[in-house]
Amino acid sequence: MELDERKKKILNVIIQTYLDTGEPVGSRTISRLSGLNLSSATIRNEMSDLEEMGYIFQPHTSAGRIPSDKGYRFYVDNMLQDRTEEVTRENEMMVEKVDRLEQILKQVVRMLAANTNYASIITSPQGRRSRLKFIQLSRVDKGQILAVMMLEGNVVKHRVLRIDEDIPEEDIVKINLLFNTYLQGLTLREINMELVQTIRRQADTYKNAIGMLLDAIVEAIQEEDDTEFYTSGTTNLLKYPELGNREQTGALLHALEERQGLEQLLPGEDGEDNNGIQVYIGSEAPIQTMKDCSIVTATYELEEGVQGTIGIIGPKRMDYKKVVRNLESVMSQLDAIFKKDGGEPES
Amino acid sequence: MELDERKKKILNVIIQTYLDTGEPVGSRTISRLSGLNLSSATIRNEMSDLEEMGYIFQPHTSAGRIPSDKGYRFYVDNMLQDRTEEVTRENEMMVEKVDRLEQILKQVVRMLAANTNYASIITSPQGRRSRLKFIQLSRVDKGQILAVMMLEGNVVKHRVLRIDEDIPEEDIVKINLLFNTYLQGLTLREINMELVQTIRRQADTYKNAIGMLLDAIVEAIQEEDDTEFYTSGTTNLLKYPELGNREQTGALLHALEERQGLEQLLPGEDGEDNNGIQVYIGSEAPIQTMKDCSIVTATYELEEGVQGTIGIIGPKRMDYKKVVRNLESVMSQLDAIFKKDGGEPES
DNA sequence: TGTTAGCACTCCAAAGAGTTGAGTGCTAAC
DNA sequence: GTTAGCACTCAACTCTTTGGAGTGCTAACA
Repeated sequence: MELDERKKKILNVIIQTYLDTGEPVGSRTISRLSGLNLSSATIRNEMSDLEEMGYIFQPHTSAGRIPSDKGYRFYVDNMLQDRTEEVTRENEMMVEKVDRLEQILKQVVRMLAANTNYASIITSPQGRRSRLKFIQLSRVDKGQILAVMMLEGNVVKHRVLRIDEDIPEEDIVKINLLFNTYLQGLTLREINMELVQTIRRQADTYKNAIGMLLDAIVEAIQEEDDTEFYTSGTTNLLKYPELGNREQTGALLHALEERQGLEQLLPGEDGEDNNGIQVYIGSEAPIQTMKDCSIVTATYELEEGVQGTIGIIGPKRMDYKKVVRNLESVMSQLDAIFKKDGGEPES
Repeated sequence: MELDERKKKILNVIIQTYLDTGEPVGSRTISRLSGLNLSSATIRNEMSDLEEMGYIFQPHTSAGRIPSDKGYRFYVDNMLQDRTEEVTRENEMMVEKVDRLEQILKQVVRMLAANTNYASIITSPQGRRSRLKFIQLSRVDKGQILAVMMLEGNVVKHRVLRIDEDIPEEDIVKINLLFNTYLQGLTLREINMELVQTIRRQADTYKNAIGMLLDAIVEAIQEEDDTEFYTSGTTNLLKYPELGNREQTGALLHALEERQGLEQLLPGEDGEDNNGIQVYIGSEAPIQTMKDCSIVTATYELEEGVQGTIGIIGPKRMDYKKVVRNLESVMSQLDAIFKKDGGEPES
């Protein structure tokens, strides 16, 4: 069957109305709202067709219609297409310029949650190929050394190490120089066993301590690949009864709180979509517990190749337009902070 | 009226049974469970007395009795008294020894939540009087300087600074030396305007850059006084319907998620209780949204004067014994990590 | 004097019956 | 192709009933 203009129009009205009210939509309502001047009976016939095509369904006989996942999908795809028409940005948010990445992310995620009334989530950027800019060792106390590593993207890591022997100041400087000579500009992958052996051979003393230091450095760089998740407004989801009873919603919130399976939301290799915006509707969601939700994710870029993900999680009848608008606004602001101003990312 | 032995016994049975079931307790139930061999009628008389004394109440006529806040208070005080008798520690938890304070705290809070099935919260330790151990400046790029500060308690802070002029390596070393000479061993409060002026006068060049660096340092130390809250298992609270409907519980979870008013839980000056364990029951809670909950807090000490707070939030009918046991276990483990082993606290 | 049995009473919760209203599908007429 | 009309369905609400758990009170008992 063909999805002609009139059917599209009716489907749109059904979805919009349902987004507003959260109640099944009946034929009379549409007859009144659609502006098509059709009687409810005609609408009923069309709805019957739409149901057969799988765009809408009845929760039970003698109830109005509700959009199916396929219906939402139609709506969202349509919307993303002529999104450019949307120019009004009544809702300009402001990210204060603070210089700590963590602070910015926390601020953004709260703002998104507050603005949309849905759950909001953001990941720290994932480097994947952080190169070591330099290492700085300092003697703290007897047998304690502070190792500060700066990675590309101005990410700073540090470790306090305890070693058995006490290395005097001047030897630490030597070791520091040795490390920088060999390790500068390398990625984690390039710092392999072989290289570590070479360095240890170079050193005439403190072989043991040097081994520990190298381990710590590798570990610190490795950690940079761990994705941190920040969430906010998860309790907003409690406002939507259609997400299930207390128990189900609880399980959902629990997953969000304990970050269970959230890595599934990170973009795969498949890549491009609408400006990096990806919409998962109901069962399309990569996470089982969220099969009654919709998830909208976007990708922000901190610098070339270093990117993170922002997501909004809400009921299927979420206000997709608003969500997309918010995400775009946030992305442009993050861009402004990182690219132009050149902020100070930091772990 | 006197709270004689028999009344105490009955009150205890009422509370224990209510903790188990969450249902109002009737006279017949007690007559069967108490082991006192009294008829329900006698129990009724006693209960009537207990109600008059304010230890229990009826949610409505012809319902069983529920402990009042005063009743819980009696129970908890009693329990804390002969707590030493409790030796069985069937539930030995293990905190893996990791060397980053943040990781440890997150691990602890999750473990507590998982073990108790209540919401669990932990704060980072509050220094309040961090002294500067040393400062290490490094040149990153043209016009960019990395400042690493180590505070007492091995807390490390860092800032990447952008300055207008490019300071060559050897001058940075000089400035570094200057800073350490003047600032080492001082607390935030001792680094005042006067001192900053003195330092700037000492420097013949780069007055501007030095000013910025000093600002950053002060700010970084200041930040150390910010208390960070980690929570876990907040969704457990959804399991207890007596905490109110969806909306109320939602507000509670929201407060926990956004850390609203949690600083109220930090211990005041009043100080000592049972081994640092403090129990708030219902309306005793310092936070309005938690007036239907009970909160048990404990204080852990990282080193002399540097301490944080652990809290468990649950329904009034929480298993106080178990909660206290868990808190004690965690505290002793934290002690073991920090004091004996000498871990590596870090911001 | 403390304890107990018995009884009338209260109240909640669950189950059932009846009513209402929104909505549908189908058919026949326009 | 569109519409009016009708019979039918079903959730939601209200009202009533019923059963059970629990209480307070009183009178009898040890």
